[in-house]
Amino acid sequence: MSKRRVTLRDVAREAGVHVSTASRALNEETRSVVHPETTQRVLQVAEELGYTPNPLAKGLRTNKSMTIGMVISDIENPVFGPIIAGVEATVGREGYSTLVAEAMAHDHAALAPVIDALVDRRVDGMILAMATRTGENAARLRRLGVPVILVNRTVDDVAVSSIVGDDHYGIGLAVRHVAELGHERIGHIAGPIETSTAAGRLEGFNAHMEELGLNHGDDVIEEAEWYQIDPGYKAAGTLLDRRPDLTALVAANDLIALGAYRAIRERGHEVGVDVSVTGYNDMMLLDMIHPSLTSIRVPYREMGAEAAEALLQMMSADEESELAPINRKLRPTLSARNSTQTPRD
Amino acid sequence: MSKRRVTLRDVAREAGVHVSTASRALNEETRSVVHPETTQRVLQVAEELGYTPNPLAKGLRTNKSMTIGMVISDIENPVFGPIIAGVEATVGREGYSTLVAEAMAHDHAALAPVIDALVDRRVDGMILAMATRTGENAARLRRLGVPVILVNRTVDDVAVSSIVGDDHYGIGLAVRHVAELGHERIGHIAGPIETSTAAGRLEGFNAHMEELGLNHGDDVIEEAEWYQIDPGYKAAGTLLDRRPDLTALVAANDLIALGAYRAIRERGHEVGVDVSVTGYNDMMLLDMIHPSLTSIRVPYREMGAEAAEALLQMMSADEESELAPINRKLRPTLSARNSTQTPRD
DNA sequence: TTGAAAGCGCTAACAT
DNA sequence: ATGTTAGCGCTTTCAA
Repeated sequence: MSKRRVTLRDVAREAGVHVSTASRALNEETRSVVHPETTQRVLQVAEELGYTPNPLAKGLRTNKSMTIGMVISDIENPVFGPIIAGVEATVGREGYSTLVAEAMAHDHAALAPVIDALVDRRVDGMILAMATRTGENAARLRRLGVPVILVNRTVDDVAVSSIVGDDHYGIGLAVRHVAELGHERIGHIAGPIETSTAAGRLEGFNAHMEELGLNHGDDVIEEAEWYQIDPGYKAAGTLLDRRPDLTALVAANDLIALGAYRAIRERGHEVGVDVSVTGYNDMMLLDMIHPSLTSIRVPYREMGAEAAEALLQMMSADEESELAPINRKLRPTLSARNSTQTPRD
Repeated sequence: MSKRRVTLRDVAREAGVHVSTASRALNEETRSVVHPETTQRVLQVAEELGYTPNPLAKGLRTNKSMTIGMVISDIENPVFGPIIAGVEATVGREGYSTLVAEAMAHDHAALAPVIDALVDRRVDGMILAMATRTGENAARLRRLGVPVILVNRTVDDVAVSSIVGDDHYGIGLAVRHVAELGHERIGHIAGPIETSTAAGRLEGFNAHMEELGLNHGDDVIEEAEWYQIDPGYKAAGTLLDRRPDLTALVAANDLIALGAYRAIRERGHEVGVDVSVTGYNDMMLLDMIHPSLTSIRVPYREMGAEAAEALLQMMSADEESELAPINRKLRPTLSARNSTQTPRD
């Protein structure tokens, strides 16, 4: 833990006051009660001595660790970088630090121990960025009295706070974009339906197709087993074999869309020309791929920042005042590229 | 901080022993001194009551926070995800948690406050994953007595511990690969030379060219201003205009290489056919780009794990025993793809 | 082998 | 406006 450190007592002695006075002078809240001159002196001595309060002692006394926990299901997924950055910057402004824990696992059972570890650390609040539904874990945290907020993915249980992307709106951007280009026979490659994002995008797809008068039933939809290229390839193949007349494919994420590229080519078609494709997430390098993939950009950094903001609010709220859960959806935007063009015929 | 929590005193009372005995029983180190039966009883009561020690109290007493700090210069860079994951998993096994702080800035002056915040938090050690040279900061931490280790990038000052990729070896894989394909006029697009990685790769390039008897002087080298597509494009253009005879370009990273694609095409050449190109880092989707980019895969997760391992070692060492700095280089591997082919003539 | 007592550095009644 | 006192939950001498 480093060399010998300056304590409050050192400051008090040097400033010729009692530790409690020094404490009051150093603390914004209680400063009003101490003589301005004394405050001045204490502050200066603290500065000179390079005093920094010991957060462990403070936390022990105040029962607040000024630390939040963040659980990331799959930290290698590039969307989490911006989310962490947004969280960190926001809570940092209020003096909180962020304890990051990775949970390689995707099921909630494996998640419990890493959440427990954070709770045992006495975090003041928790942000869960999960791969799958985590109703049980979120509920348990609430029972423990730890403020929780879900980010990116949420659960059906509306009683838990969450900040997620507006999947209904986002997929609408994709559907309307291809519809405006003139496509009418549009298919959807859904993500794993046990994730809230996949469910939201599927629902949004159906709703927008309906609204545009293009709904031709469930057989234009196929579910990919996971948000990866291979499952996307498989699902797209199944869908294209069943409905070879489709001229546009709206995928639940970028990698699924790239899997669809392969399925389309295997059937002798050209991506963008014969079959338009859209992705979701707007990950890096999409503009370098041929054809460049039209995608939906989600404001992940802002998402992290908003989640942090909401958590701060929850943490500052009265312990007892069970305030209503916060549920916000952030609007994504369209990044149109060459994978979507007017249909051939 | 959650509901009322079970304290050591509760456990002691319930088990009918003194707190100090309970403490000894719960602690691996001191357990040997307490009667097995008592230990048994204490452990069971602790289990029943769901006791978890308060790390703040423990830390205050032992002067160890069981927390390490991790500073990430640019958390949106995809290489940091795996590094964080590796660190987290490794230190977690020893009971440490990881406080992650982002430093959006790239200069060391802007870095100081975020490092300070972590030090004020009483972290037991620190891992710095920086964008640029950070000699000053690392040195200051050492002066403060905080064990530090640099990861990914290092500094010239060899007195600080670091775990980095073996750039000399890695760039050698690229140079030898194109040389084996038959290329003789090979250029290098270096990264910003103020980063240790760029410097190492440049040095490695020269050394391997020399060794292969292909060294044709400095005019086959051009420096990109940053590790991005546009600077890569610019540098590649300058280089190709000066040396239009080059048949292969070894780039200091993937994005620079992709910038080179554009410069090559603008000059009417075909990437891979007229001019072979290699990248570095083997980022995602490189195999989806046309032509797929040959690159060097760096074991980032392992890098994080090794850095954590080294830090644990430093932290457990005697405060006074100024043990020699640990400096390890991890060997990358080659991912050969279509951007490198036998030269046309 | 166990208990008693002190104290890590801080905050928060309570008293003055 | 300041000082006194107690105590947050734990570990660690020192005694017994």
